[in-house]
Amino acid sequence: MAYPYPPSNDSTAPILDGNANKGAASATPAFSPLYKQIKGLILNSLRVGEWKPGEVIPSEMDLAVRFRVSQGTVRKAIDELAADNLVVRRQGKGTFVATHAERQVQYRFLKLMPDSGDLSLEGPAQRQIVDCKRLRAPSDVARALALRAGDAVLQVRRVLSFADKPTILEDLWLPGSPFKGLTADRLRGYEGPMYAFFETEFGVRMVRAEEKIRAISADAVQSQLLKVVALTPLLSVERIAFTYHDLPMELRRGLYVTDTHYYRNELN
Amino acid sequence: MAYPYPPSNDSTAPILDGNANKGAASATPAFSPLYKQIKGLILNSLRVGEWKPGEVIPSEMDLAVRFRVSQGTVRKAIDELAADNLVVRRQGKGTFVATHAERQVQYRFLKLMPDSGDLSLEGPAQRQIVDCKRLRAPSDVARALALRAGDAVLQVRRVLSFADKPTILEDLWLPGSPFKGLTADRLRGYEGPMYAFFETEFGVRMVRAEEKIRAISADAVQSQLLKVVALTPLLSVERIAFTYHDLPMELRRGLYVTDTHYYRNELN
DNA sequence: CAGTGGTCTAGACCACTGG
DNA sequence: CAGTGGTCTAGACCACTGC
Repeated sequence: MAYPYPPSNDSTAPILDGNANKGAASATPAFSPLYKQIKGLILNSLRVGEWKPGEVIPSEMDLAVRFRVSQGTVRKAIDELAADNLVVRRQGKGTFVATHAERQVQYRFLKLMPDSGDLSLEGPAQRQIVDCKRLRAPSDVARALALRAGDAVLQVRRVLSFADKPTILEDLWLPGSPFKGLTADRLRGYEGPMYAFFETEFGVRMVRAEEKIRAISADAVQSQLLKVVALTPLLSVERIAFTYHDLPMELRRGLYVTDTHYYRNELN
Repeated sequence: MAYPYPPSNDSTAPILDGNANKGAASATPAFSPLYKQIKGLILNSLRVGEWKPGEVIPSEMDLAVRFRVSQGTVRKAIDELAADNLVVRRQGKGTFVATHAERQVQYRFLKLMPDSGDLSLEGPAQRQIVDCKRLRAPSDVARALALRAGDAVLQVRRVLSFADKPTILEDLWLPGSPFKGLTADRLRGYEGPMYAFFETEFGVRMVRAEEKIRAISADAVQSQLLKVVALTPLLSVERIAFTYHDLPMELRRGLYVTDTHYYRNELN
């Protein structure tokens, strides 16, 4: 039996055993509390798409019944999922699967801010798809995306402008199979953030990302596309975005012009 | 009376009233739950130094008695303080006031990483204090530190090297009064992170910071101090660090050489 | 008004630390 | 072993949403 906490407890107990590691020779047993297990179960449901982005998930009470635990335990599991930005709680309404669409904060992963004004960005960005092609993954791209060198990938190049000023030039690489059928035209036809597009069109939800930031000098091509003089210093932002399971699903190399914008970060 | 939750409750109830805003004409009433109030009370004790950095704070049970609430409520308050990195919980030992000293992660606010290796940074940094002087705050510095232009500030310039390679050149400005008595020699004499130095020597604890990041070109002075050729692109990191009460206590402008290191950021 | 998340309590037991 | 944080439950009530 698992958690005979309450004074009386029948055998219709929870699901898993907190520590299936008593006499085992495991290095770090790492006792797993019930709510972590429940969190894992809910996570699975999210992964397999039992509830889709933007939808409500069952109420805490329902989930408590389903998993045969108390509401408080489900609550703690959902608390962590909410802290991870995988779900969003709305009092009185329910708990919803997080989505990159329908957010007031349009670009969740974009930390660039205009010098003037705190607003997300001055008006909507103008997007220009420069290129979109299928190719064999170079070794560095393959490594970043956990593919084999030579596997098919899609490469997109685009320029983002704010107030008619070209500000971001980015190249991005996507694994070929999950994004089969992606074309420049479909990209152009979509209104809203690209990550929302990935969600609705390909069922790929980006959950978290890592960025490596450097300062570089604009080369001839870059300076032309961004309409700055050659050798202008640019912020190079290399991002790897992950879906569920920590699976890398996008490599993106962005070049930011930082004379009227800056990359904002908060440290705690 | 405040929270007559339990079926029976005497008048020796909690401390504050959750909503002192019933018929009031307040814009956003913003009901404040008990645990938020408890959090505020604990925060006050931290601010006035009732418990110093590195020390234990009273146990959850003790605090529950002191504030006349249940342990669970204190727990939730401390949970948030821990999430804010103001306090560190250690199972079996107690809850400790967070500190920049005695951390395995030496530089909590420094996000620079070497290209090779995940380790915090290859060995300890070599620090070289270039300058340390008292002056009247220029207007931009005054604004950042919430001072009046002309107020006394301390300015420090230093170079950090990793593996004998100059990598960071930073200027930092501190308000004069809290840091009265700071000299280049005292700085040089201190082992460990500068923020730990501020804690132990001046009782100033940095709690959080904001950074604005740009790409710039090294000028003559900068390139000489960092031993790079002029016009090398550098990462410009402007940081404002805050103590309790969101009081700005340091302005720091760092220039990072990013050919062998990068600024790492994680997005959720 | 019912339903959802949010707060609070009381009490029991588990996991970890140190004397 | 006692003391601390960590987990779990059960139950009551509050705040918010929408029918």
